[in-house]
Amino acid sequence: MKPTAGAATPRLLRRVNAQAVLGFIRSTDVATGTGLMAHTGLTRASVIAVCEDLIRRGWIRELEARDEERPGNPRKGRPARRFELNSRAGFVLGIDIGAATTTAAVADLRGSVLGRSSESFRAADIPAAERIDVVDRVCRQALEAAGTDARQVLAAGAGIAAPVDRDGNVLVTQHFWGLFDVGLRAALKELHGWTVLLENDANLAALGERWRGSGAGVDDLVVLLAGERLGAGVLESGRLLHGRSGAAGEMGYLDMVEGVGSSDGIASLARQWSAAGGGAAGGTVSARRVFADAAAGDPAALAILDRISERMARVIATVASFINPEQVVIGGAVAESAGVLLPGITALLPRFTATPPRVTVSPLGDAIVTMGAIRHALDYVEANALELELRG
Amino acid sequence: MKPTAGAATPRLLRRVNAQAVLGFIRSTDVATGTGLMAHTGLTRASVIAVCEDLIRRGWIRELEARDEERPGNPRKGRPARRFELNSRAGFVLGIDIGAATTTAAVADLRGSVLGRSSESFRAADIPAAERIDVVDRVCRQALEAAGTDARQVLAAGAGIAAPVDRDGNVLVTQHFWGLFDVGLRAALKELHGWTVLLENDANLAALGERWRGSGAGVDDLVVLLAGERLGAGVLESGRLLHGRSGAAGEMGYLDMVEGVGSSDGIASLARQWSAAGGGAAGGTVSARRVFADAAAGDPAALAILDRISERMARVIATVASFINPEQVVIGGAVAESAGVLLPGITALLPRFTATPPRVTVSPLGDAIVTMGAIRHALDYVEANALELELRG
DNA sequence: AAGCTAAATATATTGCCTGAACAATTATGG
DNA sequence: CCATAATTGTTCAGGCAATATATTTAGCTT
Repeated sequence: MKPTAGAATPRLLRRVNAQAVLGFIRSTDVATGTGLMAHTGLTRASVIAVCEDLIRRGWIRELEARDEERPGNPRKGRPARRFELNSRAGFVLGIDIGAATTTAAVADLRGSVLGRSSESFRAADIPAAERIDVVDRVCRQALEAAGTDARQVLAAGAGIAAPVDRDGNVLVTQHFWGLFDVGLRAALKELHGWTVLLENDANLAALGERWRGSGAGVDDLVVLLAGERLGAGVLESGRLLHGRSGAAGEMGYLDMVEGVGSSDGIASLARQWSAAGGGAAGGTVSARRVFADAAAGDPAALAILDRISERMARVIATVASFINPEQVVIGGAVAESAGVLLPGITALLPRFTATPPRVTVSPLGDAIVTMGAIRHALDYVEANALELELRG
Repeated sequence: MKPTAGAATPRLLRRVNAQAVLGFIRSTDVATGTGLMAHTGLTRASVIAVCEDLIRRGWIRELEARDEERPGNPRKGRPARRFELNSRAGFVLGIDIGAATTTAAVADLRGSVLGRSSESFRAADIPAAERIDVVDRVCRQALEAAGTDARQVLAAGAGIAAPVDRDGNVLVTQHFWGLFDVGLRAALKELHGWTVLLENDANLAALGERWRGSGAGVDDLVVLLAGERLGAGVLESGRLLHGRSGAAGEMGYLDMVEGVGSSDGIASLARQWSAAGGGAAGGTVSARRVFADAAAGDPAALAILDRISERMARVIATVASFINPEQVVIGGAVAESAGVLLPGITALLPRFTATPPRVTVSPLGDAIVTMGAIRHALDYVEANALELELRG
């Protein structure tokens, strides 16, 4: 019915093959023509042609110095040309826009984080324009710290604590973020020419966790991002779940669904446990106190931990019943202390679900969302590499 | 890391373009060269070349009789060649393997159902071999009713009431189906050369409902298949959710998760409501009586209906929180009577979730799984059309 | 019958991959 | 130290598939 994308012209072949070649080079430090032949199935002639293309476009680089070290097998024959990713051909931004603080991180095309910066908002209810100003400032600082500038940015991933649909839009009716998203993208586009990819923070956390967290390489992964609120980021078969309006994983109402009063739900417990809302610092102290008291044998503290464990187990079991992930990762402000709860949660799970997932705690700490935002931006850049223009 | 599929050779272009052309012809009754040009973006020359290719392979047919009727615009110019799908170039099977009964349906490439047959198992605990015999017999009968034969079958979709992973495998450890799946596929492959695509029945129901049910065209759709058990089939962004081991949507444990004793959960209520397990006939009678009594004002019956509505609403709300579908369809044995509950359920939903989906009842009745199985098989055939050999 | 128009065909050109022949460069073994 | 084997790089004809442009065809109009 719809006018299909575009006809498959001979150029498409080059695009596809170049993607394959570039993808392999990205994954392997240095690549030789022969290696590329083996992994892409292309002829040597084609591989070389593609590589020259990629060099011309700036995505890869040829290593001149045929290094003396040739470890392992002392190979005969003419030495191979060696290609590597030009990891500084461009950079991506990963932005975490929280309720109280915004953090930006800059990474190169390999994903190495080169600069970071953050700033707290003056108040919780500042207007959108001011919020955008802060985001812009934080990004510029991070870029400066990374030793690069706005013109080198190929894409920016940004996470907010609201439902974001597949196209990066926020339901205007739902949150005050609704006004924010369009403005943010427009502003950064106009100021710097950036493409901003907006996503839900828990979804980004899932991407980050699969990339460089405890869910490395797991394709069916759920991340519970517990902090000011409880949100889930869901990867199924390696793809993010959004649902109709981006609200997949939004379980703000779940306490009620679980038949528990809101004063007793996960969110409330977490809040009560890590002190009343707001900043992370104060909260951590309070959480630590509970854990310390529990360790000392305080019965009240132990009871709180038990209830938290059971609540967590129930939430995870519900996720397991609907999504059936291989692994569930607990991340966010709560993660730091959640390790102690793992044995209890794991032990409870089989009572609530037939398919208990592995449960772990995120090692990424505060960087979980920015990490995912970087990965999100890199995914975009990698998928569109041959359409993007490198400004060197 | 993995040896990538295959190099993109010029042939790929033809494959891609042929897919596009065939896809459009499939969707449009009769197509002209000009129409194909518009919708694929190809040149006329290419379109014609592709069409001749497809004719040679047997997938499409050229209409000779340039019919007198040329409605609407009495067009000038040379009359266009007209192509149509050769819908009888092959057939697909849709099989519903229930606990008590197996049903098979045969459809042509347009999805028109041409034959149907079903048979009940002698007993619930017959060995796998006998079960496979029944399936085979039912299929052959359906093919005969459709006026075709086993050699014309391009693929068979089959649904069972157990978790099936993305590759069509059943977890051996989990159900007695675990032994069944391999045997079934091997047997039908050997007997007839069929490719059998095994899937979870609720997943197939979702495909069927989106194809020809009340969820037509909805990409984020959940089907609750309520009968002997309660299972959910989830489509997100048009794709089936499986999870790690195919257990996505398996909420057998949900009554416990919901904090309700198993004697009071949805499954039990449904069972109690539609009489004790087993056949559909007896169950329906009992369900009807409850509804009749409720209509007559019987307070006990009304109370049951209220509890069912609330349970349903809670389940749907939980689905909504995690998956955020646009629509939830109630299907299976319960569907027939569920219409009365819809207003109540819909009214309750906003209390339990911030993103209440539209809720409807399936119009497909008993055919919901076979319909989905047909769609599943057609999806496979359409995706692999150019690799399949038509035996004419 | 002449003219118009949209569709089909014919021909030349281009992009991209393959395959085979040929050239280059190193390790190894006498 | 030189010949040989092994490995990689380079070049060029050949084929497939798409585009672009010009030419022909088939039906309708007047």
